Amino acid sequence: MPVSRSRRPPARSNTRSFASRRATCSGPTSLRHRLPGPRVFWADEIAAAARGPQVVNDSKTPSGTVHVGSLRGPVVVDTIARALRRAGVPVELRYGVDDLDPMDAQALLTPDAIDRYMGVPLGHVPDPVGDCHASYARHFAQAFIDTFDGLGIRPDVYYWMSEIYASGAMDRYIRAALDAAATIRDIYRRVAHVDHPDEWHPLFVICTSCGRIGTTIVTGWDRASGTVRYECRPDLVDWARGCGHAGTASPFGGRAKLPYNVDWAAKWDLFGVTIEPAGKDLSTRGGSRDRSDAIAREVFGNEPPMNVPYEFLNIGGRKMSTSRGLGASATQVADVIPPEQLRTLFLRPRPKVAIEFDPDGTDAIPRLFDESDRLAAATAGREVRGELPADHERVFAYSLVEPDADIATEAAAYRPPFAHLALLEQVPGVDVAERVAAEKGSTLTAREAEILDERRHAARAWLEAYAPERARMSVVRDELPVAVAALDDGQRAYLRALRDALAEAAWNGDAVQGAIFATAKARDLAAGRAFAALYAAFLGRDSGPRAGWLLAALDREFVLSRLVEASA
RNA sequence: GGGCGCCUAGCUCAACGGCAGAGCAAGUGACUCUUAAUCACUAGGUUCGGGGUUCGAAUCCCCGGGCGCUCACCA
Repeated sequence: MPVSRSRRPPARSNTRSFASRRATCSGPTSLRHRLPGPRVFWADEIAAAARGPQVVNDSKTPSGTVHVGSLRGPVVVDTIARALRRAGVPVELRYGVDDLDPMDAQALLTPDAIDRYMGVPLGHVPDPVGDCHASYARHFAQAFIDTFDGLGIRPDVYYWMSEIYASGAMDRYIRAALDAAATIRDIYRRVAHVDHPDEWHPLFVICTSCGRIGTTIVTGWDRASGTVRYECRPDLVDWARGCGHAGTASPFGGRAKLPYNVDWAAKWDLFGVTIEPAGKDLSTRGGSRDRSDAIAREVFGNEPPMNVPYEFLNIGGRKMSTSRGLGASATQVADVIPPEQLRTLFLRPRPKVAIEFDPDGTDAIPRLFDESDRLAAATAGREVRGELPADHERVFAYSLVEPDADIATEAAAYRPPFAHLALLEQVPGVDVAERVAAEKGSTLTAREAEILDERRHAARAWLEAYAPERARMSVVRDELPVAVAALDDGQRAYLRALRDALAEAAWNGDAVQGAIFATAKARDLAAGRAFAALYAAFLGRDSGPRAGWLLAALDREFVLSRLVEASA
């Protein structure tokens, strides 16, 4: 009685299909020229191997806030779906919310709620924040759906497992799993070395007495009456306490849920899933994916979908963790890394390669922007220095938030260099928008103004939370910077002369900058030494932003008196 | 203990059987005007070690080392 249904041929074949590279040399010379070149972008490679319509699936338990690392899966899934669409393959992207999973983390519960709600399905726990959502699950699911949307990840279907179970769609799988209880126990033993007692059945009933699902064990199945015998045990798991109730119940129509691995295999069959990437925690041998594959084949008579195992995002060589503070949650990082750059970060490496990303006190974030800008420039046909990743224009296109955006227009948009912006943001009184337009050489388009705003916001957030000391600068106002002591006589004399020149100059960036150069020239001092003296006098360091505009942004009397002090 | 990934220039990585490369950092120089910008140039390597296959190996195979993540309860 396998619950099988006719399904499309799986997308698998060989994932390392190098069809394009093996193409015979009968094509145009330009193509032949590319043959030994770099491999195609990984998602396009998957798309090229696909045969027939595809159903791409992913799901998530809405147990709390999303952290950045967990965004890789959704980006991978979305990119595969986009690549398939581009290849002309009919595709449906489905995203499941596992809201019948039990509450198992108490971090977000108030102390008095812990007793009551640990082990209860997330969909039955009240919204911890207030009553803006129907449940805990709805609250956090909404948060990650919003996050996905901001990243341009828009599944065709979001489905809620509580609703799928309630609809009765899972009943036939529940029945099949209970019938095959012995087989499933054997699979757990054989594949994962997990030894469940013979009384164990692959099902969790929602206790009719206390409402918990994480504490129940089904100990018997009566096919004839379609009921199970279950117990809600106080000591079944150590993170929740069952009420001790024992009884008989119907497991259908949303009153019970299959264990994770069985549930997964059932979903594949129900939705006809052909591709489902899984993180390395699940993809390990003997892990969830292996168990679910075996259950799909041996219990539901169904070939599992193609897996695309993906690695995680490490921060400073370590897995990211909420307890490590800065930058853990997706929303925090989204402040500093706009969606397009975040997509680039996740897309560029092949899925199985771990991403090392350490934004704290490093230039990792400015460099991510630079890399993203190079991709845009190269896609726009501008010459860029250095090498580019394979199919760089695809990487750029898939990084765009809007799947339908005009690639050429996006690529051509002016993108102010991030590090430069971060500097401008720190110069008091500067009109950044005007400055950027001047550097571009023409008025910003609406889209460019949008990009600028996004980056200014990111730059300020970066300076506040991550930037290394050398990227920060501030005018030393209260006292003479110690760096002044290192100035030589020529530099001191220069500062003195500049004081006189500035006393009469117009007080704007151009005029001051002009005076700085003119005075250096007149005194035969190398420009570099002149600037170094200025930076020492005002910033206490040997370099800085454009000095003319920096000084013009300051109070004139302060500038003049500081120049006198520093030249003494 | 099992699995996966990684180890190439100071850092981050590319090259996936055909001359070891780029970005950033560093150094030198240019610039009366983006002086943390831009431009030119320079330097930097026993590709973790040892075997093997090959005309040819960073790349493929075997042995060893190191780092990281992950699984072995639940999801």
